[in-house]
Amino acid sequence: MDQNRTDLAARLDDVVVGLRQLTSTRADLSLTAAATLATLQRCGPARLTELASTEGVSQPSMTALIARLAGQGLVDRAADPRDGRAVVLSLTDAGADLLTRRRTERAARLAGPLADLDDADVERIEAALPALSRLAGVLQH
Amino acid sequence: MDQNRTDLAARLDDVVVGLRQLTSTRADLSLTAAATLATLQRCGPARLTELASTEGVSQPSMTALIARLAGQGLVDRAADPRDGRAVVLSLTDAGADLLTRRRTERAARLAGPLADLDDADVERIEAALPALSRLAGVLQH
DNA sequence: TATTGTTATACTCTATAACTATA
DNA sequence: TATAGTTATAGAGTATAACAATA
Repeated sequence: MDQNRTDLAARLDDVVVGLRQLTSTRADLSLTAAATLATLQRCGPARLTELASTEGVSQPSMTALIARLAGQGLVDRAADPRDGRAVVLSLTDAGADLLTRRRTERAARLAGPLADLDDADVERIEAALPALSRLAGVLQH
Repeated sequence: MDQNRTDLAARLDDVVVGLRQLTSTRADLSLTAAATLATLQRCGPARLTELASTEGVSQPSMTALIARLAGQGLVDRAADPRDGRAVVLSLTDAGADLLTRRRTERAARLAGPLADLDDADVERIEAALPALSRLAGVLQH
């Protein structure tokens, strides 16, 4: 059983790499930039240090990234009224729009190949999706 | 039905992004470097221009990448006996070893969360894996 | 003193343009 | 001429170290 799950993990990883490549954008926003916007949307306004830690980049890198994103009007910087050292970052409407557009584009890139599968395959994927979500969600916390 | 599949594509993309992050390495090799080694392993020896096109980078970028990989002993450069302009790149044993090690590490990172799922979830993922492989494979050709 | 964030500097990876060598 | 690859140069994105301001 353990052996089974190790093998399953390897095969699943292959599939994930393949699917990720299928939808990869390679333009627009960097991977970290997109992830940061998504985090701001999912979790609401956050501090710079908090974001840097969540995305796994250094504080100076996040400073630079936020400067770029703010320059593009995708995030908003505000002083924290209760802590003069801190800044609070939040997603702007333009940032949310961009995320929506990206998600639509990525889904569209999956939709073509998905249409080529037969109904049984689609049903199996659909049935596994909640389990895969739980698997992916483990790290979110 | 079409609407269903569009929705399925969006949810699947979310899961793929999450799982990709779960296994991401952020060290070792760049994304393109790993993909290039994997391509050499999957498809055998190839020319530089061919690799650049497959990985979606410019020819000069691939020149630089191959120089780095060759410097690390991960790929081998050889002159093409039938075309004096061309070079033929191939994966070395060390390159293959590195790929194996990376796959093991990535699978290990999935194995933990996978162990937290109940058996029914694991079975559903297992049942969907061939379908997901077919989905991911569509672009490979 | 510790924490939040910025600035200075350097390294990696990428791109476009201009070049060399072979077909 | 066209094609395979390299070199020159510049820009994005990242890191570590040193700094300023506030708690």
